[in-house]
Order: sequence, then structure tokens, then C-alpha cells
Amino acid sequence: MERVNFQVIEKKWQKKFALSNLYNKKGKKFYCLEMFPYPSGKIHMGHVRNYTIGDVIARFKYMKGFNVLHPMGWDAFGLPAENAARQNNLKPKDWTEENINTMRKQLKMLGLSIDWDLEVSTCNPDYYKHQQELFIDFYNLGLVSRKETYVNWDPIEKTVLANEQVINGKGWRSNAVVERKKLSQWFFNITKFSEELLQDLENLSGWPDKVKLMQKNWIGKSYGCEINFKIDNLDKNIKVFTTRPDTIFGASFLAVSIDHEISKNFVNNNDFKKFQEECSKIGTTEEALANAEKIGYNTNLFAKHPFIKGKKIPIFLANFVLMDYGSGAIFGCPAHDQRDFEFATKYGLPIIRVVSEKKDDQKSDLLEAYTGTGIMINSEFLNDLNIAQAKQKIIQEIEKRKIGISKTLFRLKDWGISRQRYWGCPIPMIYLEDGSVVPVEKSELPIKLPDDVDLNSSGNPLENHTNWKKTVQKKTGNPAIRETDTLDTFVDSSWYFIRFCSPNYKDAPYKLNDVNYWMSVDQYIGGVEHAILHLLYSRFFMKAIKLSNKKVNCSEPFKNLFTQGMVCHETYKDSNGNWLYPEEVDKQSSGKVLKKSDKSEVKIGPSESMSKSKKNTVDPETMINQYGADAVRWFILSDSPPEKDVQWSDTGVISASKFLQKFWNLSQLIVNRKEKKTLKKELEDFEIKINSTKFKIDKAINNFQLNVAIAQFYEVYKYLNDAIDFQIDNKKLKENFKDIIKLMIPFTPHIAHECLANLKCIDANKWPNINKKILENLAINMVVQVNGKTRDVLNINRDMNEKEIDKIIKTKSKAQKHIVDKKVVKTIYIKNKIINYIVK
RNA sequence: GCCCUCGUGGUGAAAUUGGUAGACACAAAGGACUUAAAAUCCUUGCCCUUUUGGGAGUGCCAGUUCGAGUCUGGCCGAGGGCACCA
Repeated sequence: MERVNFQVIEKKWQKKFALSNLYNKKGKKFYCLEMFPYPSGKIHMGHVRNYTIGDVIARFKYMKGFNVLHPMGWDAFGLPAENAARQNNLKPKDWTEENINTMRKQLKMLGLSIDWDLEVSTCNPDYYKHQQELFIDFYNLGLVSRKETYVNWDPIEKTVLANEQVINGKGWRSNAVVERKKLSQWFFNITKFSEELLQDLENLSGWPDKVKLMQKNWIGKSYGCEINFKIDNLDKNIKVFTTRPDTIFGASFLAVSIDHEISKNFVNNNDFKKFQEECSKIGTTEEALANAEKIGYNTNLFAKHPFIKGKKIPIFLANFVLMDYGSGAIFGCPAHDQRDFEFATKYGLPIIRVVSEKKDDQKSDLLEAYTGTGIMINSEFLNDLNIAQAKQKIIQEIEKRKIGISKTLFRLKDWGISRQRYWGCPIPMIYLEDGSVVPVEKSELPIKLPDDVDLNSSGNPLENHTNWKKTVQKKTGNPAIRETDTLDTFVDSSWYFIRFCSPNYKDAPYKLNDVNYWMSVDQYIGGVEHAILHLLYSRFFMKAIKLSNKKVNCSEPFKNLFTQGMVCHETYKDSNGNWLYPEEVDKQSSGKVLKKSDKSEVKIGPSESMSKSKKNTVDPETMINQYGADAVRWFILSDSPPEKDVQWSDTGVISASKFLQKFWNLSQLIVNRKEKKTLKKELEDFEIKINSTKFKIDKAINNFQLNVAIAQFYEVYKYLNDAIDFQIDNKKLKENFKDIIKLMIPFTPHIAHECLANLKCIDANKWPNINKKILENLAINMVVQVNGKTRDVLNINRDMNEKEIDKIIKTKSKAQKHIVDKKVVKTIYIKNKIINYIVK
């Protein structure tokens, strides 16, 4: 049999895929989007998986008659471009563009049904001009502010990181230990949407619960109240936020953050300085802070207990109270909060129980804080209430006495967007001589990045540039200085899906009609690592854009979200402990693995997600050249469910390639098949099998069970191979075979189209009809059980009644010997499924 | 510490959502074809029985049910998210 030349047919069909008229441009809209890539150099297997999954969905929808939007772009700003440019003495722009060209070429090799006319790149002034417009819109809406705050400073990247970019106290990209630094920064006031961002999660039924939960926890809504404590002998109050106002009678101290304004009273105090030093010694990483011992500084001030006349409780400055949550002060109730318990134990403060699990259990000493349910004790008017009732009552009382107010707090913080880097979108703000800061005129946009920057000196290249920042205010002609910070690259990716709706529109970031037609994204696909950052920011952008233009009728950007798993590969180390690439090792049939260069033994490590640092990567382009794009696509979908990690295996892709070859062989056999006469019964059975396969595949794709769909193709292949010899005429056989191949187009578009062309198929891009009537008449397998144990399976007509079945079982079935001579106590009969005899 | 998810052959996984456990694939062993190899195809896969058969079996222990991989409770293990958030 002739071997199919993958290279030739893939090139041939990719030319046709490039003509957008191949795709349906009518019908109901369907916006299919995969997270766009950062152009780091070459595509990796993670991209292959992501975009192949997306392509299956997009092609599936095209074929089902939808008008599909399936674009691609580049998340092209970012620090690696600067680093690479510095190392290779290039311009970030040139480096980025070169990578884009490479990766575009590679993506095209995969045969994706992308509409390349819509391509956008975030580093292109045509794109970031509109981002600057949006920034100004947001500014005018009061959604942008400038704040002096402690920031997460990455000492390697010399830039500020958002909280979300700090992972275990380290920079998400550099892995450097993050420092605390006070800087003036630009913020998007994402917290203005806290409630909405939380509420609207409820409507996102097409999102994984896991992702919604992560966002919910991140937003972190908590109910409680604020209480004012009067400081004794001082005309001052300390505001305290608590979610447990019910435990107020157990309060034995106040603890206040070191950054709280009250600590200003002690700046000249040597003990305080010592304490401050001690705190800073602990380090600034969240991990270190979380595990650090709780220490305090006794201010010798006292607060009046708001409900116990004459009672005074000491005020401490404490390292475990955070300034940027609540009001930076708490009341300590050691009996019912573990942190307070540790603190009180250390400083010998009273531990007063106010919640008791049982009424009589109040004498034993606590070994740790009790945080469970119970009823109130030692709490005057709250006694005998449960916690919920007590909370309600005390808040009423607090409000009545005007010493506080019920309050809801969010953990979510505003989004710091300033970056002291060159390769990002310039922030369109200017500083005037009178000290005010104003946006530039929209007509001046884009504020372009300069080409001639020095990336080799430290600090912010735009700040260091000789004249870039010098400008004049257009309206007045007065001299002004440009903002030299650039935007966090997460801003770039927070609205690209909107730009895709009208990517070439020059007048505004989006064309209203196009956005209202295409948005929201019907299917968004990407890695779960973006569950919080990117998705939350994008949701914020959509809401902010809607706020700036009431005619936009979309408030959530992504209707359905699918998060795919990672691509993994085993790791290899030589005897010196150096990582080795898979192509540097040889696998022996004995199971041993040897280093190719010197035949030394190689240690195999566990399979981990592919990363350059561990060298467990496989180059997609090499694989495509070797086995064909279809085989690579097929394998990466076949082995695991898309939401789980998949193990890359060379033998797997080889077998995928072999299967496609066999499938092609089969199509040749069918093309050249000799005519046969049809036997009615054989044709019926055949059509039942083909239709049930079609049904299962269609359903599997709908459910994102692409691995299950592929298993169906393997199964039906075997069947079709036998079916060649069935008594079925060529027309019927080919018709059914064509339908099966059409189902393969989303998975392996090149070879499927090639086979269909050989079969002279004229409507290849139309999803075949499934004859449900045939399926309804399908014979079923009736399971026959005795005492719950399966004794036989009967292939019988659908909807047969119990009596008939009982007759068959008692005369012909293998189960009869388990029933005869025994008393049938009960029979459970589930139509078309099972019959279970209970015998004694 | 808190929250969430998941435990099925040597491996990746299926299982119509409470109804034949292990589809499909990888790897392995045996066989066919071949002078041989490659390629291709077939068979096997826990225990007992020569076979027909029978039994055990979805991390562990209990429970609900005619029937549990699927539901409930407890335990053990793995992964993920958050982490001094008051």
C-alpha cells in the first residue's frame, strides 16, 4: 500500500485553510478564543495542546453552521524581551517581531482554523494607542488612582509586582525574594467592583467550579462590624474591624499594626525602635511572616471597653496585624482566636471564655483557642444566645450606642499597574510644573515608546532617556514631564478579546456594534494558572468598559471557560546531575536509558510539566516534521482528558501517526472497492453502528471529552475495516464512511480533508446529520442478574416487556440454572437496562 | 492552619451519572507471517479449574440499596488554592 505523504498534503490543505471563505460566515455567532501566547521564541507543547483543543471546538462549530470568530494574537510586551535584547544586543521590538514571525509560522504548521486577518499584537502602537484611550476613560471614571503604598519590589527585575505576582514571597517570574518598598504607584480601582465581581460569579455557569471558588476566595468577602475604642486619657479613638463582635466580652487587649498612625507617638522611643528592628528582622516574605512568632510592643496606653464600665484593656503594637486590611487594628479575644491566644499566652494577658461548647464546660483551662460553635457565657446580655444570634444582637447594640457600624470587608486589593520597565505600554499621564498630574489629550495618542533606549544601565530606561519624558501640555503649551512607568502587561491581555471584534478599527478601542455582536466569548480556553490574575482583570475591564459606555451590553467577558492541563514529560539526569534533553538520551529495550554522547547511564526522573530549566521539553516543530501535524494533534488529544495533565510520549505519537496511515489506507480501499449487492439486514446493522458512533463522538466533543471521541475513532476504524467485506453497496458504504471522516476534520483536518477529496466529497465542511431514529430502534443489552450478580447479558429488542424477557431468561439464558429450583422472592426490572432476580 | 479536588490493571484512561468495571491506547509476554529483522496481524493480562465455569476486585473501614467506581460517614494518601485577612 502506498504511504501517505503528510508533508505534501498538510502544505496543500494549509493553503486552502488560509482562504477564509472555507469557513461559514453565516449563522449564529460563536466566539472561540484561546489565551494568546507570549512570543518567547518558539511554540511549546503547551501551546500545541491549547490551540489544538481550541481548533477542535472552532472547526466543530464551523461545521455545525455557526459563524465562528477564531482569532489569534500576541501578548507581546514583557520583560523577557528586554533581557533577551540586552543579552543579544538587539532591540526588544526586533526580538519580539522575530519571535512572532517564527511562532506564527509554527502555528500555521498545525493547520489551525485561525482567521489570521484579525491578528493583533499588544506591542503595536495601533493596539496600545487604544489601551491608552481606555486608561484615560477609566481615569475619567475615577477608576484610576495614584497612591503611595508599600509595594512588592522585585530586586532582580527592578520592578513592582502585584500581589498576585508574588508567589510564596517570591517574584512569579524571577523567583527572587520580594522586598517591601514604599513608592507612588498607579492603580486600577478594581475594588470598586468587588461586590459585582463576586456576585456575577454566580451567573458563570460555564466556568469550572474550581476557578470560581478561587476567585471567590481571592475577593474574600467577610461580614462583621467596626467598633470604636476610646483611648484612656487621650482624645483619640482606635477603629477596629471584627467578624466576631460576639466575643467582645472576651476582649483582653487591642493590637495595632506598626504602620498604624498611633505608632507615630513612639518614633522617638528607643524601645519602639528596637521593636521595629526586631519585626523587620523576620523578613518580608509572606511565608516568613506567617510562621513568625507573634511579638508585641506595649504602648502603656489603655482602651476603654465599650460594654464593661470601668474596664480598661492594654494596647499593643503587634507584628501580626496588617495595616492594609480593615483598619489596621484588632481587639484580641484570646479564648476564641488562635493568634490572640498565642499572643496572650506570651504576654500574660487574661484569657476569658465567652463561648462554651457545653454549658457546664467552662472551668478547664484552654490549651488552644476554641473557634467552634456554642453558646455565649460571661457576656452579660448576650449570655445563652448562640453565636449567630449574639452577633446580630451585639451589632444592633453597637449601632444603637453609636460606637460602631456593621461592615462588610473585602480581601481584594486595588490593582497596582505601574512598572518601572521599558517594554510596556506607556501610561498616558503628564506631570505639570504646579505638581498636578493630568492625562494627555486623546488626540496625542499613541504615546509611543522611543526606539533609542539604553537598556544596560540599571533603573527605568524611560526615566533615563535623555528627552523622551520632556513634553508640553497641549492645551496650555506649558512644559510637562511624562509618566515614565509603563503598564503591567496584564493590562494588555485584559481587553484583547474585545479588540478582536474589530481589530482594524482606527477610531476607538472597539466598534460598538461589533462588540455587541461578538461578545461575550462563547468558549475561552487556556491554562488554569490564569484562574485568578488574568481572568479577574479581564472581568474588571469588561465591567469598566461597560461603565464607560452604557451601550455596551456585555458585562462578563467569558461565557464558558475551559482550563486545560499541562503537557508533561519524564526528566533525565546524567551521572553528574545535569539535566538532559530527551533527544540527548537513548532508551534501550532493556529499559535502561543511556546518554547518547558517552553511553553513560541516565537517571529517569518523574514526569513533570515541560520546562526549559529541566530540559524535559519536546520541540513541536521537530515532531510535526517527523510525524505530521495531524499525528501531533491526534496524540496530544488522545491520551488524557483535556482538563488533566498529559504525558508526552514518543511511542504515543508514533502510534498516532501509524493509525492515521492505516485510516488513509482504509480510505484508499474504499475508493477502489468492488461493487457489492446490499443485504438489507447487513446495511441496517451497519447504519446503526455508524450512527451510534456519530452520536457518541458528537456528544463527546460537546462535553470536551476529546480523548473519548478519539477512542471512538479507533473502534469504528476496526469495524469499518471489516465492513469492507459486508454485503453493502458502494454508495451506502461510502456515504457512511464519509460521515465518519467528516467527524475527524476537527481533530486531523489535513488528512481528513484529503481522504474526503479522494472520495469526491463535495460538502466536506458540513457536520453530518445523525439519524436518531435508527438509534431509537437499536437493540439493547439487557443485563440479567441473580441476587445482584450478573449471570447473562441478552441482546434483545428495545422496549420488550418483562414477561417476554422472563420467558427468554427461563428457557434460553445462561442465568436459568441460578433461578430454577429456587424461590424467586422479588424481581427488579428496569426497562432496557437490567433485570435482577432475588432468590432464596 | 483553612478551603477545594482527586485516589480504577505495569501505564494513560473509559464507564450512558446508581445498573455488564477496565472501552480505547501505551508498555509487556506469547504466537502468526518472514531465512532473519523491520512492518503488520492475532492472543493473553488477579485467584481457583484442563475446559465449560466459579470467585475476588475501583486507596482503607463501615453504611444506604435488589444492586455502589458512582451516594453517606470516618480514616489514609496525592495534588491544587489561600495563608497572621481579625
